[in-house]
Formats: sequence, structure tokens, C-alpha cells
Amino acid sequence: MTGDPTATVTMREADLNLVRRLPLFADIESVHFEQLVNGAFLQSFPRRLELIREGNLPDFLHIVVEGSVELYGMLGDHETALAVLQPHRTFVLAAVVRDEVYLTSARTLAATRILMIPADAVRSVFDKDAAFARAVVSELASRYRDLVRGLKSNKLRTSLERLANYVLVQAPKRGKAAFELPLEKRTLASLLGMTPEHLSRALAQLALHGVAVSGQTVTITDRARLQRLAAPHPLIDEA
Amino acid sequence: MTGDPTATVTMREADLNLVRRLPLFADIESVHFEQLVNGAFLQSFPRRLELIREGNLPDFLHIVVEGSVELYGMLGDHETALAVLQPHRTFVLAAVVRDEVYLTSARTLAATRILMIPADAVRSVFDKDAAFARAVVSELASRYRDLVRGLKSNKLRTSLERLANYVLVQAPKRGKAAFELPLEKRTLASLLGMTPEHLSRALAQLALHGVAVSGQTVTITDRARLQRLAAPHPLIDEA
DNA sequence: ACCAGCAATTGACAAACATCAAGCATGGAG
DNA sequence: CTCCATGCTTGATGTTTGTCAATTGCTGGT
Repeated sequence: MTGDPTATVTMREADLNLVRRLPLFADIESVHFEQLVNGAFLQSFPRRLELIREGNLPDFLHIVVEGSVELYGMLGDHETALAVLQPHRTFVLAAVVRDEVYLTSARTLAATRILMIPADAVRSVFDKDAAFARAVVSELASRYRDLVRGLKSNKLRTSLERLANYVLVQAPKRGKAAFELPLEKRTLASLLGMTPEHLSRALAQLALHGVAVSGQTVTITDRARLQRLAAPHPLIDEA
Repeated sequence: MTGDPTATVTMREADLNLVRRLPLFADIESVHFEQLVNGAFLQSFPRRLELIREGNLPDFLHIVVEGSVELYGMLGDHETALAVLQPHRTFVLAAVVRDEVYLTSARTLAATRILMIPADAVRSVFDKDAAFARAVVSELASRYRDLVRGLKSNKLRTSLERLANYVLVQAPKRGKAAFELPLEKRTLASLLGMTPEHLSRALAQLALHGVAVSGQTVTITDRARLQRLAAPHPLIDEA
């Protein structure tokens, strides 16, 4: 095993309980939960590893247990980030449901543990367990709505406005006005639909709108001013 | 009833059979189909009527029976088309599934008949009928994938490239190289994420790439040349 | 046939954004 | 500690796209 960049481990008790309590599995019958978990792997990946290549058929439903994952699309020699996933988020559910090729690729952004549940088990339990079916369709609808919000933001706002709203969303709700960017700026640029160069200038511009940036640290110095620029909208930016 | 711009009619036999054969209902048990259709309306709307206003809660799942519907998002005094729907397409399924407010508005683009199925009936039958549950999740996943393709196209291509691909997709597969645009140019512009003025110039530019446009008629004069510009990709442009 | 109203086009200009090419910082390996 | 790799920044420039204003052209109603 020494030197192996990836490692498959049996599910720890703590992880199992955590997964069991996710909305996707919370109301499911125990027999069916067993069936899903039995064929599953909990696998560890190093930073910056390609997990999924678009165009391939899905073998597993993926769940981020720890770390962070970027979903991205490619066209020619360009790529664009479509989402950055934090722990407890599923991905490639739509491809698994339809048993069709992935439309996006995925890579780890940090050392990451992923729970991989066999696709056919997902489809099989879906047919037998109404609670799981409800949870799956609800999760998928939620992801759908994320995309609608993203598309609206992309088509209706400038990159500076998207950035301003990103800062507002990331900012801690109460207390301190400072936080750390949870991803590299190049990835953030890609997520917001701009070049790293443009993001760099946009961050500088935000100084005029109540935001100070130093390295990975972002500080909101004038929230009202930032809000005026961002003009956040509940149907786009709300969780 | 005279002068009423909208009209509710009882479901005709022909329409009923047509709806019954849609993928969403094909494998469902007859009792459950009855349950869905009993509370449903088949309603006719004139051209350019707002059907749905974003921010409202969903009462009905909608199905386009005849005509054409635009889904669009608004922000301030700007709006952008997210999809244009032809007969037999459902919409607002995600909002119905989660019982959360619409993220998009909808209007008719032509005189249109819509089948409206009560949202709670959809959720209720979903729980009882595994075949319907499968169909719903499959439909939703399909819409999800449409959005992913749209977002990739938007972030990875210029507006001229998006237009070129639109023309390629619309063009009849075999035989004639000419077709009619199925929507107003202003709506097409919005769908492709540009202004009407810009679309006008982009259409003119296409003359250099094997496309002749006159009014609503588009003729492909050099398919290979157009293809070279568009660089269509199976994971973005395929049905 | 005429006119009103709206879509589409055209021109001139400005803003937003990308690209290319240096430089500058930072942080880990030796 | 030094050096290198890599991400970030900055500057100069060009492309893409939007805005505003005016005009053309089509269509439906009387």
C-alpha cells in the first residue's frame, strides 16, 4: 500500500452515522440503507486529482465526505468551473438516474474523502423505497434550482456584480466581517466566469465598494456600500 | 364567457390519449393517472400572456399541449430567456417537487394550450406509484442536464459561436438546408444571451460562414464552413 | 389603402472582458 | 537559507458585447 496516492478504507463508524443522517438517507429503511452501503467505497484522494471525466458512463453516485471537489466543463482547450462542492454534497446524481454519460468532469481541490455508492444500487433502492425516492427527487430538484440561479446570475450580471454577491454570500452572517476564501483565486475566477487576471482587477475595484482583500483574507469594511453594488436578489443568491 | 381572453375546457379524448402516452405518464397505473387528471385543467391562453411569476408558490405542474412558452428570469429591469418550450414539455417540475417558489417566470409566445395538474396530486401520486416516481426523476434529471449544457455553452463560447450552434441544431437533418426561425429574433437573442442589436449583427456575420438569413428564413449555404465556426460538441449540443 | 405600433436594423460610441507578456510574492523542498 | 515552482498581479492592447439613438420595414386593424 505504501506510496499509493489513493486509498480505499472500510467505512468508519463515525462516517457511517454521519452519512446515515444526511437528508438523502435520513428516512430510508435500514435494510435499504445497508444495501446501498454494502457495495460502497469510502476512498481517499490527494489534492488535484481528476475523479471523473466527462463523456464516461457513471458507475457510482459520489458524496463528498471530507475535503472539496470542483465540477467543471471543458470545450477545446478551455474549461470552466460549474460548482465547488463542500462536505455532504452529492454529485453526478442526474447522470446516475438516467444512466447517461457525465456532462461534467470533477477533480479534488484538496485532499478529499469520497463515498462512492454503486449506481445500480441507487436505482434499485429508488424503486423499492418511497422515502429514498422522495429524497432523491428532492435533492435533484435542489441541484436543478442551483443551476437556474447560476444561469440567471451569469446572464443578468456583470462579473463584478457576481463577485460582489459571492463575497456577500460567503461573509459570516454575524460578528466578524472578515473571512478566508475557501478556494484558489483562479478557481473562483473560473466559477464566476472570468479570467484570473480579470478577477485580480475586480478584487482591486471592490476597494471602492467596501471590501478589502489581502491574500486569501477578505474583509468587508462597508457592508451597505457592498450591498448597493451587489444588489442581491432572493431568487438568485439565497441558499 | 364572451371576450374572456383565457378559456378552460374539459380535456378532449384526443388530448387525453396524447398526454397518457407522454414518457411522464406512460407506465403509470390507470387509477393514478385518473387521480392526476381529475383535478387538472386544460386551459387556452392568448399570445404573450404571463403564465407564471417568479417568487410565487407552485399550484400546478404545467405541460405544454400546443403552442410555445418562454421561461425567463428577471433582475431589476432586465430579463433573460432560459428556455423556449415546445409541445409535450413539462415545466416548473422542480418547484412542484420541493414546494418552493418559482425561480423563473413564464409567458406564452403564441396562442397556447396548457395542461395544469395540481401540485399536491403530483406529490401524492409520486409516493404511491413507483413507475411515476421513476418518470419524474428521469424527467427532472433530463432538465438538469439541459441546464448544464446551457451553462457550459454560455461560459465557454462567444455569442457568435452559440448562434452558429443554434442554427446547426435547428437545421433539418436531411434534405433542405433552409428552415424558419421558430421564435422572434429578440427572444432568440435573449435565449443566446445577447442583445437584439448584437444578434442582428451576428446574423449578418454568419454570411461569412455559410449562412444566409432573410426575415425568419435561415438557409445554410455551406454546412462544412458553418460547422468549422460552431465546433459543436456532443456534451453540449446533442439532444 | 392607410396608418399605428412594434420588430428589426444600422451607426456611433462606450463598457466589459480577454489575451499576452512581464514582474512579484509566497511557500515548500532541498 | 536559498531556490524554484506556482499562483497572483500589473500593464498594454485588442476583441466582444452593450447602450443609445435614429431609421427602416413589416403587420394588423380600421
